Amino acid sequence: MKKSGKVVVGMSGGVDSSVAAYLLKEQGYDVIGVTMQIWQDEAYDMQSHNGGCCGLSAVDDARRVAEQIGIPYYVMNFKAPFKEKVIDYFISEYEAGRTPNPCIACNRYVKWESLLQRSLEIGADYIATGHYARIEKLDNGRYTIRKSVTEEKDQTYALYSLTQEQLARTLMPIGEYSKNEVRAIAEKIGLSIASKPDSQDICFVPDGKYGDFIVTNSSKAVLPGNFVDTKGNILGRHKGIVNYTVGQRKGLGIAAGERVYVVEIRSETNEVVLGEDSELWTQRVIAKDFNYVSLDNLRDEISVTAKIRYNHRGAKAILRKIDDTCVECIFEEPQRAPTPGQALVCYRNNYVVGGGTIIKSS
RNA sequence: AGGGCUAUCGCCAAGCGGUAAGGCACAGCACUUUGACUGCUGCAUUCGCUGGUUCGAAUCCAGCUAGCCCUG
Repeated sequence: MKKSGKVVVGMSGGVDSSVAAYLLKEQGYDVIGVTMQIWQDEAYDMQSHNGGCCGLSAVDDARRVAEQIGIPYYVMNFKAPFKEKVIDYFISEYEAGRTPNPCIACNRYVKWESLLQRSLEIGADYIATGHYARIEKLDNGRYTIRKSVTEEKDQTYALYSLTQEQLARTLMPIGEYSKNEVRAIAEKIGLSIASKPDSQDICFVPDGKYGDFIVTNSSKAVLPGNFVDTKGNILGRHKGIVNYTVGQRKGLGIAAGERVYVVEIRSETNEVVLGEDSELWTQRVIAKDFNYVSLDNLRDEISVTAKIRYNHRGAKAILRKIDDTCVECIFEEPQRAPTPGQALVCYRNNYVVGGGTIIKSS
């Protein structure tokens, strides 16, 4: 079955988006490869990240793949929206004591607003990415996101915020394949990047040192403060709340005799509350800015499988609407460390019902 | 000034004459788009210092040093 239409494929230079571009071309689409420039030193970051000896940048890799596949290729500059919607958001969230997921913000504002808009302007019908997810139109007329055939690589969690209009114009061909199959395709067609390692960490903080990144990129000072216990006793000094997330144990430097974890981050008082693991488990999670995907609204409560972080397996829960933008999710079993700033994403039968940003748990 | 007590890894802490437990912290690795969790590995040739007793001491003795408590 030959497909038609003009598709802009976001190409990172990695295996997944490269194979996505290839598959779409094979399916008959008129494919254009685009790499989004989002972070100033990206070329250097990628170099050092991959061991350095070859000096390959994302753009070089993507351009070479586009040549091999035989599609036109462009680089588009999205540094401004990326800075505003992803980096500034990332920093301000940490400064507010929350733990943001920048990939979700990047998808929503950069990939599916800026890139889609720019693509439509140049005459494209769709944009496509190398995400492990599938987009389907349901009988109720709504587009929804379905988990990838490979649960391990599934990336639907980071895509819950897409609108119906955006989903209608999006293709994700990789969602039908496993990672091994994708690599096999890359090898079969002789892509030079076939064995490139999977990306890890957040793209603009490749060394994983979030605190250092915020210190050097924020206009505000990162102030040390007190570690306290739930009773208010001072346990020690912390290096600034941006260095911590709920549930964290490593890097606290507090020898309490037993393992202690971050239980709460209080930005108003610049305190980090420490406690035991048992204090982290809660059943009720409240999320705001809930984006409905497979349903247009929530009238009665429904049972779902919900994830509270990217690597969460998902757990059975009841989802209920609180007001126009907020929902509450009651899990059957307590979940460990639901964290403000992270996303709550709800599924039914592997379809995304919707998702929002966690604001509290109890 | 006199009396008593204590000094073991960064913190806590076993040990009581037979050749340094453990927990926490920390580091590395695995896993990982929470710097999350978790798992694995590593982490005092040495027990405040100096001598002595003994085949052998962190463990007994003496002196010194430091800290804590009590009395004046």
